[in-house]
Amino acid sequence: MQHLSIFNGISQEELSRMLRCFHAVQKTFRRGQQIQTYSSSLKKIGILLSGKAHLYCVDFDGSYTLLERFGPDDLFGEMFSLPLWGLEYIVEADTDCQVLFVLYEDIIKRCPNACDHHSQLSDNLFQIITRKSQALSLRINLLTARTVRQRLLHYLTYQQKLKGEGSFSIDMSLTELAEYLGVDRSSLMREIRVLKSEGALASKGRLFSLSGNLPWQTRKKNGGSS
Amino acid sequence: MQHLSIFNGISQEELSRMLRCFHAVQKTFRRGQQIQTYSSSLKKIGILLSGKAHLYCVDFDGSYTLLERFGPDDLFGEMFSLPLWGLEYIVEADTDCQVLFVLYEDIIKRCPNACDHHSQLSDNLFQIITRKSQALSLRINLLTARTVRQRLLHYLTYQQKLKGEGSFSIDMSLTELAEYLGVDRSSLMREIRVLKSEGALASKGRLFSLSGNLPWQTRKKNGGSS
DNA sequence: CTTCATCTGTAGCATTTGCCACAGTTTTGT
DNA sequence: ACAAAACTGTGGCAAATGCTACAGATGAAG
Repeated sequence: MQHLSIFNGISQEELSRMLRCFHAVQKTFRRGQQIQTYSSSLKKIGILLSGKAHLYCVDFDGSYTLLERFGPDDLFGEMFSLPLWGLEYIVEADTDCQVLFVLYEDIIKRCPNACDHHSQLSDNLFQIITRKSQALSLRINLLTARTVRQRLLHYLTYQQKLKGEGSFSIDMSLTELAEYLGVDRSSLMREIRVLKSEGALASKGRLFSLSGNLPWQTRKKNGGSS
Repeated sequence: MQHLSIFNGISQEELSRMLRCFHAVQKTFRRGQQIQTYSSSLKKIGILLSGKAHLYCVDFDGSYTLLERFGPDDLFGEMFSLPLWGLEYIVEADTDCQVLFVLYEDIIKRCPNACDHHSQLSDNLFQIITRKSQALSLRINLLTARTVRQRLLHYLTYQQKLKGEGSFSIDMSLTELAEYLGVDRSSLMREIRVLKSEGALASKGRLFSLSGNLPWQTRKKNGGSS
């Protein structure tokens, strides 16, 4: 458990003492169970120890929107989503998973006991929320692109940079990717098909490989003669 | 200056001592000037004391995308955007503005001097980045809506909840709103026009007022008779 | 091995959207 | 007061997108 980034730099021994010190509660959830609904509890932070989960909200019209996906080391809680907004927020387990609950105050405030690693803990916490913020910015950058083509190309180029040269395979299923990019799945498939036909990329399933210069613009086909 | 949320709970006197302690630098910028480009400096945090600014990035294809807007009390720096990604990030002043620069380490780490308000400071910092994260989530929630109509209605409904009953006027110009919603400006105007013709809302300029039940769906006009 | 569920891939069509281009209005700056 | 810039508002048109439906592929569970 001490490998978690929020507990970085804190020994196992120290950790167990601290966990007791700030009333940490560990629970196990089954696939499909609701882990947390954002309504009552104020500053409760959930730390996903193992498994996968996701946060979605029930919209005005009853439809639900996927907001975030969580893997090991991820944090969630009303602090990280919006406090206002009359919607219902629900964290649900995608697989069986273990969750640790703590209160923000207990982490950030110094405790009466001699646990002097609290400052290390708040540093870790800050780093994590910072990374989350970066991830959100990244997605926004993708979503503000107007066309499916641009969003896809943005995403793939970024993955390319991450995974190094040559072909690479993406983490999510194409269905998930479509949702992540905020486009219809079939539209995404269509765009992939078109890009392939243009020779801009090669792909099979989740495996992609990009060619040199990518055709970001399709519209504006003003290249007509005369 | 002590009214800023990052300096909440810290007296003016204490503050000036701390500012010296962690090498804070205050600068003034003119409208249109570049405040910071994200490239070299690692953990530098900018605190906007007065004025307005915005963060944008230069994309692969040379186009620029607006990422965030900043007002008083807002923080910016490479920590809050993405570190990777070969793009250029630039913070630019919209109006004349004053900025305070500090280093993350100097805030989060305890200093040799007797400044014991550092924990208060890190708490404030955490609250701020948390609010920023919430704002990003909110925008993502808007951007994942598929149609212009849904995005606009989402946004307006949210504003309605914020500003209370009756008519309300939005903070940005319609041009800015279009960019915020990630849609073409004329498309936004068109949708407003259509919604007005449907009686779903009334508006003049930035002033809106919504009617009872809103028509989220346009497509799927299976309501035809016979 | 078989069954069931999820995912990948394709296609047609109506709708929506982006992209101009232009005119009137408001705001800003000098 | 005047000029310049930014903003609001409208229209047409081609292109992009979402929606629906279906079929094969893949993978998980019994």
